[in-house]
Amino acid sequence: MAEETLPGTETDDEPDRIVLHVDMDCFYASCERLREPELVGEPVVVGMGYEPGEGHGAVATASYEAREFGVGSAQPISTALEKLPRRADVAPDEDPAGTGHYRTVDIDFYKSIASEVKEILHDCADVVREVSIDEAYLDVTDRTAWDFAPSGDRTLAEGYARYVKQRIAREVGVTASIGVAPNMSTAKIASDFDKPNGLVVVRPGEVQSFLAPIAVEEIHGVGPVTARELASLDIDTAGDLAAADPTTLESNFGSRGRELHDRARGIDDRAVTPTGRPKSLSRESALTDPTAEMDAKREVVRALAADVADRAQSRGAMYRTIGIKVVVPPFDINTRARSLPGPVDDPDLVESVALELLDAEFADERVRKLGVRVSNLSFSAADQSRLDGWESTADASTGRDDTATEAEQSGSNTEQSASNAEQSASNDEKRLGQSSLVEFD
DNA sequence: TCTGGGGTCCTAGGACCC
DNA sequence: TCTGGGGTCCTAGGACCC
Repeated sequence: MAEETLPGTETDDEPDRIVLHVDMDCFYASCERLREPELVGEPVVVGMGYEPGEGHGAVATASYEAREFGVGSAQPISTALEKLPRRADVAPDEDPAGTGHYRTVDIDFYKSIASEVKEILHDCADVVREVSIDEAYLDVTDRTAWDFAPSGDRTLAEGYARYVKQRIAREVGVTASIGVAPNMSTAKIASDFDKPNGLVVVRPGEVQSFLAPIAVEEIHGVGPVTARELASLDIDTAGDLAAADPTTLESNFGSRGRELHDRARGIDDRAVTPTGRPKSLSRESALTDPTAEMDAKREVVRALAADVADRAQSRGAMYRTIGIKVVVPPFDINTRARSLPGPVDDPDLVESVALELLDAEFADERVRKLGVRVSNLSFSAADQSRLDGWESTADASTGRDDTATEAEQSGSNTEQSASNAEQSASNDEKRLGQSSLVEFD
């Protein structure tokens, strides 16, 4: 940079924050390598909906070696296999070059590794926002500084991020890429900038110049549709976006337009807030081949409903809205939902409402995929959030975890229980004769 | 790219209320 | 009564993310 903005020289009364975005590198593949060290350095593809030896499902994660062959996330396994044949199919006397190792997603194992990582993150920051199993934002403003280290041209913040990276590598055995910046959106782009095993630091004075050449697609919240629309306005880079007329952006993209304009200029005042409770829970499943057969469809919906209700129960979630998702060929997504008078925790009701929604409009429809969802969630005060690892183990162990969300809920718990009982009773009448699938206790 | 599964947030229209 | 405005809730769809 031509001119350096030294920390402390800005006119702001708020000091610049220090936000880390920690992004695990090809996390599922790295986890597989932890328990199968022979896979280190080899092309690894982790597939979901994939059975060993078969060809259906999609790529969840490809190691960087596998990406060299053109294998990428969300790709059908069949496509991946064309680009990178299965090592297991190679005879012992054949050359294994150009082949890769295929594994099936083992989410429970990955979660156990992720919780080890999260424990380190919570140890390194006061506020951690877990975005997904392999990604988190940390606000470390109070742990380090933008000042330069006495020894040279690096900031203390960079040294701190390096320390976080090293702890993850040493204590868990997987690598992370970290972006360091004064705000979340820039940190996110920075972590992506030098993957894998990257560490990219964008100091407060450098944000604009760092972002300027970045393609708009790299900005969080810009997907294919928005990118196409932006391109039609001759906006291809964050610099273009920053220079664009905010009024034009707003008229084209609504409130998101202004937001994107801000992000492109490196303006993002969002505070890093701890991970909240889920807003919805869902389960969906693709049918091996599309069917119009009602019994088959109902059977799938029943199983999904039981699963969702079970998960809700184990997380202490009550729900007020029950919905289904029906995907009909080629790929038309339909959703239907019904809200109840009050929150319930009632597996039988999830099933009966889901089936009613299915019967009402999709009885004759050929479907390729079905889903069941509960939303409008509320949580009783005495819940256990740690069971499924939604809240970090670090938080749980400090005993403080349950402050923010109570205020979000409307209505008292006693009211909820009352309407809950009422609702169950009134629906029981309709359901007599329908067997409940699974008993939970 | 003929497409897996789990989420979040936003928008638009309609119902309903005052 | 042919016509306001504001607010909230609900549903459905869409874009996006990992």
